[in-house]
Amino acid sequence: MSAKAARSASLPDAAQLSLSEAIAPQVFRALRAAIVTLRVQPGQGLSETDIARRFGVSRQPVREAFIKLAEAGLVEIRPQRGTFVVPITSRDVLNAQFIREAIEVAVIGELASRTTPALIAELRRLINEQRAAAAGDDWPAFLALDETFHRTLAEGAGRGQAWRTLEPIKAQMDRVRYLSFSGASPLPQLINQHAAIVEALARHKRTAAEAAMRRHLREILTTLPAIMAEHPELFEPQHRLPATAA
Amino acid sequence: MSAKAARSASLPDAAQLSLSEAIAPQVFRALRAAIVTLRVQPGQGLSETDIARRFGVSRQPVREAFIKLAEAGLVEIRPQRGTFVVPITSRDVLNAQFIREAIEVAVIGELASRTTPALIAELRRLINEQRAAAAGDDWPAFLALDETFHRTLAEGAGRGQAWRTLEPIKAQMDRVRYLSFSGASPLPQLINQHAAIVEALARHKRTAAEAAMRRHLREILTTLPAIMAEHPELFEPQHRLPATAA
DNA sequence: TGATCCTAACTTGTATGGTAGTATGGATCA
DNA sequence: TGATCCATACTACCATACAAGTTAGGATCA
Repeated sequence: MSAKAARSASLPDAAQLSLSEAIAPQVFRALRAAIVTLRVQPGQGLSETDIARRFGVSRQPVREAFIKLAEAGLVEIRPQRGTFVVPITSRDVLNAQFIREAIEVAVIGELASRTTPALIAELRRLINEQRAAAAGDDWPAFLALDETFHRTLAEGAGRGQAWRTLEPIKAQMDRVRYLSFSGASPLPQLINQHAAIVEALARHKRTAAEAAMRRHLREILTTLPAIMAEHPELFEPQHRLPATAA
Repeated sequence: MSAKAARSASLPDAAQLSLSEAIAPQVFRALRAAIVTLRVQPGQGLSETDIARRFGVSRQPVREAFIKLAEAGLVEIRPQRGTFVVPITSRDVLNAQFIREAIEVAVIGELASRTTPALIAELRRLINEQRAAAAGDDWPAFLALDETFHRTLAEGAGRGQAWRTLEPIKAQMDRVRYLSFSGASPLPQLINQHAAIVEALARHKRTAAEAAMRRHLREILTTLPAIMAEHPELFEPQHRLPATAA
């Protein structure tokens, strides 16, 4: 397979861009979404010129979007060679999971002693919406509600900024999460875990809340091997080369 | 004070750039170092044209460096207005401290059960070097050794990548740390805290190691008020405006 | 037939010109 | 004297052109 052939796969973009906002961040978000939802797959090449043509803009804003994607660890820019979507590696996923668990468990620990009835009500409302989404097998909606649930926890603890810091790290896990919903989706189990967290919070049981959050966030560790076996072409065979890790 | 006057303060750069590496990352590192060491102070404006002239390069790589600085939270790009070094805020420092504590405590927890004699020896060696630096009042050297100490802990736990993830977040604290050494430097205390961590690790006392690390990383919380009182001009008066937070 | 070299078509990186928007300072008018 | 308006000099942003490097493939020669 030539490099040319590896490039021009389906990038269903050419979306209309808003003129009131700068172009570069719009391109960045569009590409990030395309990568996270695996519309562009690991190993695929992204050419500045090509993307610029599709969006009808110049290379410069596309280039800036590439740089931000590289910082998020979603693409690798090889100078004078090309820019490529990085494969999913268990190493990166495990690292992201470790960081997320450390931060979110700390958030829950703080929140247990300062939670309010209003917050509990809000969280329970979100869980009900999640059940509705699960009943309709609308898992994109569930993903959005899951995001809101965790963000609400962080903001309730006064750590909204920590959640924002976490977002780029989460991107590494998001591709795997997306895959995990393609097969049999264990939505009810995840929702029950959410409920367990909220119940522990409602009773101000700090240790129990921390344990429930930890269990919840470690779910991906159990599903990861099966996903790797199911989609080996999306993962790096062993581990990424340390020399080219930039 | 006019905007023009606020800009052209001392930027002791114009350093020679390597030709074997891309320009943009070099400019980024130079500017980041200048900001973290407060050679360029909060509120100061950075002009693409001005910086490009000083380095003898074009505006484009400078612009890319600005974007990366903005992602690190060190500057704020206001479209069509200018790029400004953001003031230090207790909010950002506290957020960075929270995240760092969550991650490093988790790292120490893992390390306590898997530490090796070789690692303990390495850590003790680093502490001895730190004592030597403290004896000579060489606190820039101490800062480098401190960095190495924490990174060694993370790598010992097999979480080197988590440490790299942490680095951009740490930048927010680094300016405060730099200030804390300008006055009376409590180097011996910090070194004793390092020693306490290593001793707990050597005895595989997980809870004690976690507590020692927590105590160590919370040091900045106690020194922060004094530093804010000493350098009020470097801090945002109350809190940053939420509207302009991009 | 086979290996080698060279050319051409890519890639990212840098430089420069031009545009739209903002802020500042002076001129104008009350 | 004072406030308002406008021209000018900035700013970041985008488009385009050029440069340096890499890769692939075909032509050439043994």
